[in-house]
Amino acid sequence: MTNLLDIPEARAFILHWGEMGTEWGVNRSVAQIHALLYLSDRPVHAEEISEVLGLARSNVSTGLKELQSYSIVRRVHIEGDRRDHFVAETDLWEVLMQLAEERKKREFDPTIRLLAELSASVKARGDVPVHVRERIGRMHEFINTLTGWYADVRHLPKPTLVRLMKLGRGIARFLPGGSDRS
Amino acid sequence: MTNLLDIPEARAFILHWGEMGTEWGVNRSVAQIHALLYLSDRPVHAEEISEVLGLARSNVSTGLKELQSYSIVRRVHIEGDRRDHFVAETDLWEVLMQLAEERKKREFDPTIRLLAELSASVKARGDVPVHVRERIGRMHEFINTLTGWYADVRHLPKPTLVRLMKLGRGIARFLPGGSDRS
DNA sequence: TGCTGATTTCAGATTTTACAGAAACGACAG
DNA sequence: CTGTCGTTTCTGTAAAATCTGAAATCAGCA
Repeated sequence: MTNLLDIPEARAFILHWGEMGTEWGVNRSVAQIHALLYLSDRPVHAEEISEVLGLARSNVSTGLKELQSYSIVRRVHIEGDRRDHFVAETDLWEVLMQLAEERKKREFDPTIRLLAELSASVKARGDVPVHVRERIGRMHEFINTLTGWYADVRHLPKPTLVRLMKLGRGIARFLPGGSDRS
Repeated sequence: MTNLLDIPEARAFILHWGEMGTEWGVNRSVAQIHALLYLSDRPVHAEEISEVLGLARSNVSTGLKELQSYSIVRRVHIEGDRRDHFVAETDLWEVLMQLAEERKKREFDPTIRLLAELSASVKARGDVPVHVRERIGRMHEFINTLTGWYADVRHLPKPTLVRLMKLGRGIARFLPGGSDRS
């Protein structure tokens, strides 16, 4: 196909992806570029992306940089063409993991650092209401637990992850030393 | 305390929470209101929130409505006071679950519906490139798996969830019929 | 029912963010 | 070294979102 947007389904996919992006703190153009590359079966150069999506060339450049910073798009070289071409990761587990990893680094890690500081500082001073101390401490612990779990689980091989997912709550049956289930 | 913002740690917490919000598609004021209520040990009325955070009264009203729609803040009545007062859910598991639930409803469910349509439509027509069909189908299946897992796991009792988290990747050992581990 | 105070809605103003186009930069071929 | 092609950075503008204050609505009470 010359232009993915000529396929109504591809068009709908790309547009929806763009909207999804905005709901999750990714800007529309970036998400659209990603969707376009995801649907393409060959490397695409920036100029073409710009034409197909009707975005300024400079925007595409910025968007591609951001997508590459998430490691879900990479640059490839095409024989005899001086222009950079780009392809998207198509293994969706990989995409999910990369996004999680990057957002953890950018947002959770700094938050945990701050919460650790605040917890400590609040414990050191005597004049802070006890409930404030307790609530900040609880938030700290909670986010720590979550990210700890993630950091641990992310190293499981993909097939294992898939099997765990498929198992769903059934996994509770295998919990050692307990028999509670929903 | 008359004003939580007088406590430097509480102030830092609230401001940071506001920024976090913006990174995740929640507007700053809404996130700040939530943080304020989370740190408070008593019901607070809208007027007070407005004063403490320096937001227009009308904004606070809108923000509270949004937080209530996520079921992480609720209205309470105080004897002898005509004004509505508000408290935040302090069980953070509950908060996480409510947020997940609501975002699933608002964003994932519509996405799944769309992907199902597109998958079907793409299969019906013969002139759609095979890789487009395959990629849309794969995305559909992937998101289905994730939300299915979530819908299943969310019914586990909290203590079980906590134990699963603490186990981390160790859970893989209990997978039936397999012994792969990272 | 009419009054008082609280809450919500709404239109306009403000701020923030995204975008386009121009200019600067870089890499490669000749 | 220089010209060409491609990429990135920068800056002003356009669009979107957030916020405000006034007006409208609503709820409880006399």
